[in-house]
Amino acid sequence: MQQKLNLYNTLTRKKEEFEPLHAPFVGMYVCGPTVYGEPHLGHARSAVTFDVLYRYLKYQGYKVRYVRNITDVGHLENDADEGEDKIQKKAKLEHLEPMEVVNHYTNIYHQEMDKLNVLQPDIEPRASGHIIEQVQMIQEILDNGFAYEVNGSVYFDVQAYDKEHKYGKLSGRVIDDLLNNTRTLEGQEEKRSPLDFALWKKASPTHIMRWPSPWSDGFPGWHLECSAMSRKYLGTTFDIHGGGLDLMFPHHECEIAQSQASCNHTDAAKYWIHNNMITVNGQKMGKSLGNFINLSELFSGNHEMLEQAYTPMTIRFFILQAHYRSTLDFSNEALQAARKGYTKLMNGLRVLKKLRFPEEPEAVEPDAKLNEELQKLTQDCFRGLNDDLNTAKTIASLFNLLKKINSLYLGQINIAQLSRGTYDLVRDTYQELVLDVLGLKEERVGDMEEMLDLVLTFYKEAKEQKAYDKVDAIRAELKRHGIVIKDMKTGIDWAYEE
RNA sequence: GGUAACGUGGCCGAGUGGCUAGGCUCAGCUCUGCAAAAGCUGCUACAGCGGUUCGAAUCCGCUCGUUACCUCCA
Repeated sequence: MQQKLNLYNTLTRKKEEFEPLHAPFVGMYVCGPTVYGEPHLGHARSAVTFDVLYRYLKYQGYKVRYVRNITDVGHLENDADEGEDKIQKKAKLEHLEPMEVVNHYTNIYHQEMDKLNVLQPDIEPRASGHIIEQVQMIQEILDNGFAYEVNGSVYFDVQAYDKEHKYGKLSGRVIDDLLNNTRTLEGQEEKRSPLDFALWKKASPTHIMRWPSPWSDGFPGWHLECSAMSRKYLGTTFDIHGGGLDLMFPHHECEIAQSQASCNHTDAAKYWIHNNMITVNGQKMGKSLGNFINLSELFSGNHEMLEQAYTPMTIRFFILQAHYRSTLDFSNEALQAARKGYTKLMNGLRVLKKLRFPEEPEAVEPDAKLNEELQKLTQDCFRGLNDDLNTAKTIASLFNLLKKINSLYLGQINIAQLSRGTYDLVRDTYQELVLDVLGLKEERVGDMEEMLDLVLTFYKEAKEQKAYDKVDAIRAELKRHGIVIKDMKTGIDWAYEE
């Protein structure tokens, strides 16, 4: 195999070689959605990014346990006393049971992820199903002296924690700076310090989602669920923790603190990976700005910012064409370019299916230089992935490989000049990286391929008879369905229109 | 205010101290009944100003500009 996988670790601010704690097993936890609204382009980016990481780790032979949670409780609008649970708020708004809201949006999330060809995680725990674990963890933190109870609510004592361990190591925050710059929010009297965050909140009489605990009938704080669930399924220390860059502080910082405060395990995860945001006109796409585009709107084209509909694979390709740690700017132009690029890659897949290495070796000298060049191109593809999952680089390398594949197909390069080994390497690399690792798939004809081949035989006949009216008619009709005919020296074939 | 990041050709987007990123767009050529597809060629950039260096878009400093986090957010 090529060089090893390197990942940028937010914790150390460096690219590090990936070395699992207990190879061949890999534990990976990624923060999933809070299911109180429709998934948007931002959710897609996070999901696709970690989907590729998951796929690539499996491709390399690791036995991965991928855990991605569903936040269905305890995610407050703010930390104030009357802070309202997002789910509950939405439920009130729509006159539904909170669990109806949760189920509704969870289902949509799953459907959209399927469309994007995002593999399901191995475990998808819900916060509401892990109250016992969370209560237990709070008790541990209390016992260790890093939390305090006030009126039935329990808060994490950041300053007490900071004395023994360092708070802010992930995000690079310094506690004094935080104290000087914290905005004053309403209803924070209970907390000893504005930096403290809720582990358990006592429910107000009108609060629907509530569970019993030693302190009060209430509900857990948002940061706690990830700590409790990752620990339950992956252990106190695991390999990879992922999520959006916007979760780095305070969410992930708090997770690290909770983990340390409860079971004295440093950092919770060895590698902390963060994907960057999607922007619109250079501005972050987010709820608060109201400039987000839902996936369903993207797929239907039903949004004022959209000039047309875009297919799920176009979106996936669009995301993959940028490195996950840079911001990615949304625009119709960029998506249309992505559409064409994606189609080109898919056509390459089809070409490979039809290419055959000659069984009877021809009397042609193998071209050592050509063989070497092709082998280097395949290595480039992996080099990109190994370099902090640089899918943009990998895709560029795949396009380079594709040029050669097309030349082989058109007979511009004689296939007999390749060794069998090189040929297999080229074919396998292209197919496996596109389909298995990048997770792209054909979206259009599917099982209509045989039909199309039949049409092509008619086309060929008409052409031989020089019945150009018929030829043009067939071409026009196929074009209506997004299929173009390729007349090549070596034969006739079809391809997706780009 | 604090802390980070970024500023690449018409657009999107990689990148390493010296060796072609790639995609899209545009123009031309080859092929072709005409096309298309594919291949080839061209348009050749690194915010500005200094510095380090034989050599910097790539390292350092300053300036300008943009963004993110510091409150919920993927």
